[in-house]
Amino acid sequence: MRHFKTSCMITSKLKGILHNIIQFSEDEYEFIEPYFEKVVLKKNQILLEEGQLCNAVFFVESGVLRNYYDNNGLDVNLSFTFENQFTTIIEAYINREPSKISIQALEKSEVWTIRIRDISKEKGSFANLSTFIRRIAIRVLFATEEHHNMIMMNSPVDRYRYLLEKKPELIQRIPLTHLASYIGITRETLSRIRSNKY
Amino acid sequence: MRHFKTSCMITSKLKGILHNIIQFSEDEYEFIEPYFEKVVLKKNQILLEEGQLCNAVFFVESGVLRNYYDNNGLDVNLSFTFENQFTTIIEAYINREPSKISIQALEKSEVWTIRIRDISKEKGSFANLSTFIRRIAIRVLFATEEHHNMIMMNSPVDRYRYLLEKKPELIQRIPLTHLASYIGITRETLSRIRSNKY
DNA sequence: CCGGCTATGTGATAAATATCAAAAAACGAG
DNA sequence: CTCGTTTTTTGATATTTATCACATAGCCGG
Repeated sequence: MRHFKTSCMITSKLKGILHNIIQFSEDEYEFIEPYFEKVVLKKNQILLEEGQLCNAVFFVESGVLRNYYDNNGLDVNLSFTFENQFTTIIEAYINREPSKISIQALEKSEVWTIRIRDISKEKGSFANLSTFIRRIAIRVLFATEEHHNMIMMNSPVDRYRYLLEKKPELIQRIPLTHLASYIGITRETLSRIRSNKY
Repeated sequence: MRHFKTSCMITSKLKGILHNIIQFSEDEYEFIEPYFEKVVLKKNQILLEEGQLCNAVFFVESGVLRNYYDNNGLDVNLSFTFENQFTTIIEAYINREPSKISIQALEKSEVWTIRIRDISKEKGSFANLSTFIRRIAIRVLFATEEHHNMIMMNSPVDRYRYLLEKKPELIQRIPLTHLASYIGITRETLSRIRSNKY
């Protein structure tokens, strides 16, 4: 299914977000604009499928994405990306290899597909550009770090409590079925934790 | 216990490694050299303790380090750093906050303590410097990503097999006691997995 | 508003892993 | 080499979590 392309103009809202990461000049914005593409995903639509190359970084303007690994038919959710956050499949993106991980919209979502990596070496590129990419990469990896620490440092019950306190938007917006594997347990166990059986 | 400072001259070996990450000019090397300090750690000596600020990035010239979290007296090992690898406590380093994680030498180790972050804004600093820091950060975070994927994608037995195949140096050099929490299980269970009880 | 689909909850049971205790093996200092 | 310490192994048991089966609730499209 092809994405529905609604616009290629960088909105002022997005510009504001980008500005907090790096200060591009107006010339630079004009230069990179063609490499930004906004797509609208329907609920459950796949943005990136396992096995594909991942040549873009994604920015969620509205909606939620999930990055998941298909473990013989059983999904393992690795991360969720909300409004105003970036995501990509770092390993696939950096090493230019097929992704083992897929990205799917959990709700109707507006997502910017940012393909600026490959202009880094072209004539007319500028130093800011690769700095920008590295900063995004650090943000994305940093989110993984946080999840990694949560998984390693706590028992399942404590992980749920941690999310309740530190990431309430996850608990509220992500269906239990998807949250469970993110916490590292089954749906049934999460359901029982939630109703205070433990 | 104070570290024994053996040298502050960047060796040609280290220069070679740095060169693969960023090309500093000779002038730039001279400028950053005072911010490199080599320390020799005895076996089991602590390099960074929970609660301290982490203002450096570390490079292991020889030996092995472990990054671990003290979960009420019970260690959880988050990563091991071997020769020619970098490490730091990313969250503490970037946010300049006390570290929840400690770093300890598992063997006698020679480690470079690199404190270049805080010269980034000084007079005389150069663009390369912050690029260098970000590249190191990405390397360190990338290693966490790999571990995160291993933990999330596999059962304990498969995680052990994964390490056997992909990271044999871990299995060979890291004592079982420390490996266990890294794999996310107890010593006893790892011992049984190793002797093929499962 | 209805019917079908999907998500969540619950109970019974099985499987995996932790815990505790103690023996065996490996290691290291002198 | 030897003694004492630390690490690893092993066994018995307890606990946690998964699995399976099914009931219930919530949701969406017509």
